[in-house]
Amino acid sequence: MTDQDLTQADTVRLAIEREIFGGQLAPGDALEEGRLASRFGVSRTPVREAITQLAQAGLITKRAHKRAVVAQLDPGTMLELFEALAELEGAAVFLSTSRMSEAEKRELKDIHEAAAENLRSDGDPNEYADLGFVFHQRIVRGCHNTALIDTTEWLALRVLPYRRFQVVAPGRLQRNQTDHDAVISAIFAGDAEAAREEIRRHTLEQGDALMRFIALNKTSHADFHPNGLIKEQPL
Amino acid sequence: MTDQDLTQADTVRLAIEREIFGGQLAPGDALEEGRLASRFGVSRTPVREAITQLAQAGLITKRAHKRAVVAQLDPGTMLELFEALAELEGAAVFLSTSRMSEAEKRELKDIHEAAAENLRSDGDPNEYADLGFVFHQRIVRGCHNTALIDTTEWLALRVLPYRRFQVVAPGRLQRNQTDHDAVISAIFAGDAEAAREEIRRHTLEQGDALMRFIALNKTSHADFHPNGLIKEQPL
DNA sequence: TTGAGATATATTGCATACACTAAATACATC
DNA sequence: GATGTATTTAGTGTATGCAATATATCTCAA
Repeated sequence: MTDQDLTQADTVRLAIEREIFGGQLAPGDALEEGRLASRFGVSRTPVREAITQLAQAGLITKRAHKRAVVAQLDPGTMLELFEALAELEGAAVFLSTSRMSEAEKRELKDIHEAAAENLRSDGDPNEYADLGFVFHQRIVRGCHNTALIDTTEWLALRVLPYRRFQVVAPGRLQRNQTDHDAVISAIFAGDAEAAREEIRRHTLEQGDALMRFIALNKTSHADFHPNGLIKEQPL
Repeated sequence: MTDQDLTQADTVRLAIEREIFGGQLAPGDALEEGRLASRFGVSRTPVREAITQLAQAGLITKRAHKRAVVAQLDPGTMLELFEALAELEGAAVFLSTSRMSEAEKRELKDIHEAAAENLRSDGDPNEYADLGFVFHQRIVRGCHNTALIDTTEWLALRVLPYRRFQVVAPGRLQRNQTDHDAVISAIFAGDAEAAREEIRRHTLEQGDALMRFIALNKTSHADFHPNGLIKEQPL
């Protein structure tokens, strides 16, 4: 049984989620229950349920008697998200520094080195972005606190499409790698406070860089959403 | 118009939420759609929607084809929640220290002093607990980052029923007040790092104290849920 | 008596129908 | 032509019925 008790509402929710993170559904797009229902070949009921859940999660906004729309991330909100994420990742790595097992640290280093190798050999930027995502993920999960991990990863997911933009911004990749270097050094040195500071700065800087990029290219946030900017999205 | 576009699903959700936080619904209690529907005089549809939302929020757990139950907080999870909350509040106060306006700081101090007065005059412990809740809330909101505030307050809400237990634990009130003293001093001194440390320790200590209390009284977590322990709950 | 299988019951998941709301359009009035 | 008011229309909110699933009860053999 390939569908392990996945209700249709779950299926629809996952599909919509994928489309949002993948960029097929851009912020501001309206979600109409009827159309989605016929598109997925189900009735409106499970679609409504899926929409309710996504709204609760903050991925889409919903007001009574009005169509649900994919959540708009205006620049201010986006910066806030990056800042909050920076703090959460900081809190997580603060704990991770003393809690990661040797094996976990080893794996983290492997990922980091794979990313370095990718840079050296001028590999696929999308692959590098994936490695970066996993790098952050591993660090967060190292804190071994499910509540904190879930909270942090949820925020990370929300900014994921924007975070990946570095792939196309000049010089960002190298800078990213240097930052990760500093974080990993702090972790291996057992300096929790330094690790926190490094990752805070790093994630904050990602947000700032994104804002500068948008401002510079005079492109509206909506235009920017990586529809087509990046070929393939994970998840 | 007293009902400002509140859909029936919203009404039901709010009612259930209230009952959970108020203790009428204890962790582990089953929520049956049919009964709730007739209790609230609506059909199962809005009830289902409310349950979906609450499940998404983590307040109740739900598996396909099985009844929804009020989320059980086993001791381990509870400690994790307190730890995560401690980190989030720490992150928030770190920002708040430099971001709170003079007026906000003034109000915070007022609340703190009202709490002190309550202790001196041997006032209503429930009132003290409320003041404590608001104290933490004001500090968190002082960071002016909606994403961080929402995340933190959500966690705070989940542990609220447990946090209030201090009302009945000997010596906890005084200790609480001393901790708050330290936090406020750090904020007014502009020492963000110290403020972070103080509130982290403080919230972590609350979790530990709760665990000790439960262990000491050999009462199961379920028995402990403040059904009757506290007369009135806010919200 | 106890345990496995079969039957019955309770409860959720989904589809459909209809009611209600809000926006869009048409219309009348100035 | 602009503006305010019916009318239409699109789309959400809710009730209800039925099918699918899980749980409880019963039956009977070991």
